[in-house]
Amino acid sequence: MQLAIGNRWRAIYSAGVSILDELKWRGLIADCTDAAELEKKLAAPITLYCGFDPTADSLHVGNLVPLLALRRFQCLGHHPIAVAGGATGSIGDPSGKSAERQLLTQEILDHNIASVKGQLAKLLDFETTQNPARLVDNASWTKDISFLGFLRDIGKHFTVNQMVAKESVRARMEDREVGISYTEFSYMLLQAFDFMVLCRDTHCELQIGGSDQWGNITAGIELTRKKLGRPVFGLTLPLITNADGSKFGKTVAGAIWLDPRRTSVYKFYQFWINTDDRDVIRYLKYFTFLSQDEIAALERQHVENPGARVAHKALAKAATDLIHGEHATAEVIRASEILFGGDLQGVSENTFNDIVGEVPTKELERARLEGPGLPLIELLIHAGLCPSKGQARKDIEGGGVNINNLRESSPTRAVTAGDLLFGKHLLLRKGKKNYVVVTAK
RNA sequence: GGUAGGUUACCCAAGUGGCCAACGGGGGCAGACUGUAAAUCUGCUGGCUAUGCCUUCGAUGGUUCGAAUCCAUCACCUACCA
Repeated sequence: MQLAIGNRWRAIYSAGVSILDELKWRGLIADCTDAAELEKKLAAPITLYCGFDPTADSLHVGNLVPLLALRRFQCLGHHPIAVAGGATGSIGDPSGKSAERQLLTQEILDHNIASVKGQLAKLLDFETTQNPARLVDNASWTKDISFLGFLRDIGKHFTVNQMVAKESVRARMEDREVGISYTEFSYMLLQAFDFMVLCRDTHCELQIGGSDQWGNITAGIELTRKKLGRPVFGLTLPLITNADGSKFGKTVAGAIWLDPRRTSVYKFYQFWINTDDRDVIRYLKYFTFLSQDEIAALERQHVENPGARVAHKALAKAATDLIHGEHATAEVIRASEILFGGDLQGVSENTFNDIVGEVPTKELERARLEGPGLPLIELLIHAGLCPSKGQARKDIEGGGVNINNLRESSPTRAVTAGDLLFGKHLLLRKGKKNYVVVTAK
């Protein structure tokens, strides 16, 4: 498998760079246990892990920070283990969740684990001979443990007092409206058990995760110390926040997924392009493997001329390259340039074909355009741009609808074959950036 | 188990017999300005065969010419008591 990150990065950082320094300048260290001791440990390659619970059949951009952090460790010679949470995912982590969640059925869980494993496998290097990544499922070591055995061997090492004191549990106990089930309450024990098992069986000495994982990680550190008498470490990555206070990686339509079937490559690229100016430099540090110098150069250009959005383009390209590969990225960049590059009037058929299939594209039976044509209102619904006729009418009257990039403000407008570009396509736009190509067939 | 209070649109929240498709705020969508940015300003924010019609104020029944509003039952939530 070809890794999008490439060897260039590896070459830049190959010699003598400390992973902690690397994470530090990127702003990727939220908290860490015994930093001085960890620094010493990291002088030689160590094994570390990060867990990913299969709550859906795809990871999303929010999972990218810890995942890329694993990769950063690997690039500097350390041995990463990605843990797919077959066991923990069946329980549900209460961390950062304000309410109890529905348990996933075994079928959904199995499906999710398989999908997520595939995505994890794409972002780490399993081929290198020096420090290949490993992918394991924590169900493999929990499935044969008996309930009594777990209570005796693991449960005995925790007091309910300290468990209750963890932020994730306390928040839920203080909120009398929601509460926390015994199931979710127990989650931290399972994750602690993971760390202990990984330390015992693979000499894993460090667990990384989002800052909401702090409590779970420290639980694992304590368990490992008590059971194995070995000091292990924890490091958390910051929670990514948007400058406007909204949640990173979420839109009204939902999360931005890594799976192109859930979030198209075009939408994925657009998500990054639309990053708030105030966030873009930070995100370059978080989500790309560009060097400190490269990012500093981008920052200079950004400050000098923010309108050019050089930093946004670099961020979007780097992130999309990483997840979807350079070929798909080049295509969506091309489509974006055509759509947002200014005048669309003179585009050739060849050029136009570059955006077909990249932006959301819908088919339409040619027959519906015959005679009086198809009411624009219905076409907007067909294209998925408007949820109802009433909304479509309002959008048209409000001046938000364009056909072939010309504003159409008559709600009674009908679309006929004469409107087709190159006899085939219609380019619909709602608002500034919601494009749909409708293709007659 | 007892008593009191609550359940309104995506969220918060007003409304306590007709002036209610339901104040206000948030969020969202659209427009202007811009740079596919932020901030600001403006409009919209249940559906439709559309100067009207239909569905909606926890659920089901009832009172009434007329119910989000009154009554009854049920469900759920909260507080105090046990």
